[in-house]
Amino acid sequence: MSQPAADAVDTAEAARRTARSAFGHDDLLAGQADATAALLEGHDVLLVSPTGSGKSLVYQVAGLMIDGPTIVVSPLLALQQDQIDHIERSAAGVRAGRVSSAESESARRDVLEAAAAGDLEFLFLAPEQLANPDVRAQVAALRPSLVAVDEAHCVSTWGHDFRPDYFRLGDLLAEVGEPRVVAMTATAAPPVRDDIVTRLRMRSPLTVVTGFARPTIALAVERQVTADDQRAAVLDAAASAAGAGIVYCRTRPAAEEYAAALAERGRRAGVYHAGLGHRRRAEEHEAFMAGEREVMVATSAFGMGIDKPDVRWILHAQVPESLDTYYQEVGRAGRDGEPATATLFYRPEDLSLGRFFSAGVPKRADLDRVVGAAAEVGDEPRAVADRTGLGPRKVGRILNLLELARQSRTEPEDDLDLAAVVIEMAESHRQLERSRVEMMRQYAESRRCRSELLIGYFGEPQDDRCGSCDNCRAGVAPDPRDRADTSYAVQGRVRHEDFGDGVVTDLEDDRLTVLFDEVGYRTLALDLAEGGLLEPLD
DNA sequence: CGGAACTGGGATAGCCCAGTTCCGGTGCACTATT
Repeated sequence: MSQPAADAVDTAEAARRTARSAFGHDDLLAGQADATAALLEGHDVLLVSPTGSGKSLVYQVAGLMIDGPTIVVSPLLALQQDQIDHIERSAAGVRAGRVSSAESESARRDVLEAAAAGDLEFLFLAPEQLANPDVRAQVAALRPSLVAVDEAHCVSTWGHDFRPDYFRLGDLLAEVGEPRVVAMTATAAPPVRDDIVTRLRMRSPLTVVTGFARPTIALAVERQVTADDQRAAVLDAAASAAGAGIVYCRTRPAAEEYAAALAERGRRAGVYHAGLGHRRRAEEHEAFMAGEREVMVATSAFGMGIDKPDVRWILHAQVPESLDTYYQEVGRAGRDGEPATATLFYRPEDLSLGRFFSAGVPKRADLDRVVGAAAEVGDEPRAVADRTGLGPRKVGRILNLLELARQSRTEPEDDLDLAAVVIEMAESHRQLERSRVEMMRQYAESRRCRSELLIGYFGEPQDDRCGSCDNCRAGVAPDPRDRADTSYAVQGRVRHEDFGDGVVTDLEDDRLTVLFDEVGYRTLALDLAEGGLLEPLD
């Protein structure tokens, strides 16, 4: 930072005063203070910090201190409402509102008018609202000075095909006047962080990362051979575990089936997945929060915004598609700081579901149709979908890939084969996704300290074992301090003759894992790497 | 990619096995009915 240290101290102190006077918080934690001060000094900030650590306070304090309204981009309508209620409850005289499809036309107008009159400090929106040109123009007219992107990992994980407007968020924010950006997430491995910074076009970005370690959660993996045994083991564990818990399943039918089987065994089990109506989901959620249900059997739909402090155990009936997802789901246990357990029932065959869900590479014929239609009607996704007759999701995804391909092209007139570039990029993306599945496999099959491995995946090397995971308790986890010296360092750049450049993400006795820019995570034998296959760059 | 459910052929009464087909996660917004 170019500011003298004294100024930075003053800035942090001013932020503390605002936290106290406006929000009644006695103090800001170190990460909160650093992030807030950096924003006030003109940086864009990526804040990676666990749920419950008060990430929201950062944008709230900075938003109040920087003149002009603050836009908050948040993925779920329920999450938006919680935050709005929280702000209006905790900060007297500070108004927050939102624009979404859940409001009537007149309510939307009221909110935008209040914002235009300067009466509203925080305006909440989903990216899909910003994608609407009318809304975007009205938001731009407010001249927002700060935008907070909540659950920012969605920019990376949802942007490619599921919610295409997340992918365009950088463009959309540029069109509302390039406000300062604070992106917040509880989980982001280094490639996800890079993706967020790039996609949001953050300027002079500062990344603030605080504690990934969750020492009170005891991790364990139960290896399964047959699907029948797996089902029986999951049911036994979920039926006998004490306290509130969550069973994560990969499919909706599996969630329904486990919930029914647990109910038969006398457990008060709820079920939650996106196939249920909104009302039913809200009821199940509330019943679990209120303690009327001991067990929630759910797909990944049960996630963001779940902040029940006394969840004692998390059980994965099937392996998720990445350690990013796994960490996120596990992190819903033990928020009260009391001991909790997280057990993964692992059968290697289940990894195939992760490979299936990783987005496919678009067909050449579909690509050509989209390129042709976009040339005629422009690149608004809906217009192109109408023109081509292809589904809006597929079209959105292809348009996103085309945009990425244009950005990556070195020579502007090189129009020759954008489609080929798209296919190449989609393949590279798929490789990254599949390599993430492989990292999940490595975690599940490892004899190392689970916690050391998991935390290391997020770029935070640990020099000791947790002592509480299954491998530590069984005495099979090696001491990370006993590792032989090598010419590689975790986080060091390396070059491989086939895979290209990358960053070392993990070192073991006889092998190392590298995140390659082009092909994702790869694990290599250390002796081969040192034999000349892998060249350290710095 | 793998599992479940279905189809079809072969050999011969109700059945087995091999091959085929289909299905699978996350939510915004919008629209057309109740």
